[in-house]
Amino acid sequence: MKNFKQLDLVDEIISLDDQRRSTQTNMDNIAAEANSAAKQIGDFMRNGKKEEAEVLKAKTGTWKEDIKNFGEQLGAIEEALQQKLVLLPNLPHHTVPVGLTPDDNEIVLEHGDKPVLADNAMPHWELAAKYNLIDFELGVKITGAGFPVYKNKGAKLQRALINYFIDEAEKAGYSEVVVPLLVNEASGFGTGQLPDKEGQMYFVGLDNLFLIPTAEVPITNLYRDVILKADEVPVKNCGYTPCFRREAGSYGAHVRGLNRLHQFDKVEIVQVEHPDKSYETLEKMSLHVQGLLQKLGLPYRVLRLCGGDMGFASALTYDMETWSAAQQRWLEVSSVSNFETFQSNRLKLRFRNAEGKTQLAHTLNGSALALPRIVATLLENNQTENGIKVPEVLVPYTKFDWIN
RNA sequence: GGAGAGGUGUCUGAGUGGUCGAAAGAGCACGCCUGGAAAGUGUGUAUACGCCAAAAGUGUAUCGAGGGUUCGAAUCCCUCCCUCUCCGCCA
Repeated sequence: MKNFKQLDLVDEIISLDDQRRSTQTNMDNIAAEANSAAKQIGDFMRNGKKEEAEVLKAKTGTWKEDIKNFGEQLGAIEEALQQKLVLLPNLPHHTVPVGLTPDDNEIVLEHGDKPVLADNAMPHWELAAKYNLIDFELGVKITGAGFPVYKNKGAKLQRALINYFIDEAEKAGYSEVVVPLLVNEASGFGTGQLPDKEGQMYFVGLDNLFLIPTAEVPITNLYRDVILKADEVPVKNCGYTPCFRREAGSYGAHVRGLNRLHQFDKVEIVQVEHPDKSYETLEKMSLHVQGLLQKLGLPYRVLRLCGGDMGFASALTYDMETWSAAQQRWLEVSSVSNFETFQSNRLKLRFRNAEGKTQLAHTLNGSALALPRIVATLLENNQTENGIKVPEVLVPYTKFDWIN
């Protein structure tokens, strides 16, 4: 169960839906009468039967009135219904653990050995300063806290990771897209950020646009109001974007360095899938993310989020965390979710099924991967007396194998 | 930012008050034709919601969005949004 305590809400929704249906039936019946009368009037006029036409015309007044009234009622009911419907979180998958806090998350697996560091090992923010990789103060000057400036090999490492992740995603069959970083309200609604997480996004008031908190928003919204042909499913996209999050109210020791930023880089994978295959696909996406972590040589664990810790829109979420050896804690670096029809219902994203009928598709997405905490653990876990060893898979991208 | 043009189905594109959910063509699907294909030919080809146990069927709505005029609107009027062209500015 998600942390959902409004069971009355469901009853209200059902009752509103009943009202909606009966009101529409009434309105449709009257409209049908009025329409056929209008046709008859047309006939009469053409055949010169003016009196008959006038008689019929006189009767249309009350219909018009009734249609208008029912229409207003229907509009009000639909609006009320929509307002309630939007408050309904997604239904958790049956494998989602019951629970309210992160402590109730299920540890699915743990992979790799936690490195044992020397006594004088440093957390990544000290390493970043020592090797002149990241300048947090400079970011404060030009923007504010949480907007770091990457320099030298730190900057190169960012680009290397982005390109590496994109290449790996393409190898796995995802086709790359470059998308807008500002989205409109409809897009925010489509993927479920609005109205739920309004305060999480930066808002450009002058133009009524939101800075994206994740590439999920623009990429998934590519398929808003789309009916896919049967052979176009699944859709597999990947994309790199910076992500912007206000992170209002989260301050303290756990947000030092790269642990929590207002702007960060991420490669996202997104799929639009047939409902019968979406959970199989979720596992594959999880394996793709795990593969990246393995190739980077990072110890990680996979969590199955409990109902209370899961997002509003998700039916099942896996979080991947890497072990940050200097901080001695797990850092979330990816979140892979199946939204089933929650997003597609809002997006009106459908496909044509075997019977040729339109059906809501399932949407999924995952970080593959989010950079800052990957950088943090890479720096910390790979530190030696001689500098920081770059993972082999990245060397073709960085063109250097040591940071020193 | 200034001036103009325009938004119709998967696409092109006709339609200036009734017989228009919408001509025609293209595309697509299925059939015929063919040794096979092309060509040709025939049929079909929007979405949502409602009624119905369901299918069949049927009702309503939708020609950018919202409102108005009218017995009746793709067509007339108003407001808004968007796109394109030219000029200006500019990576």
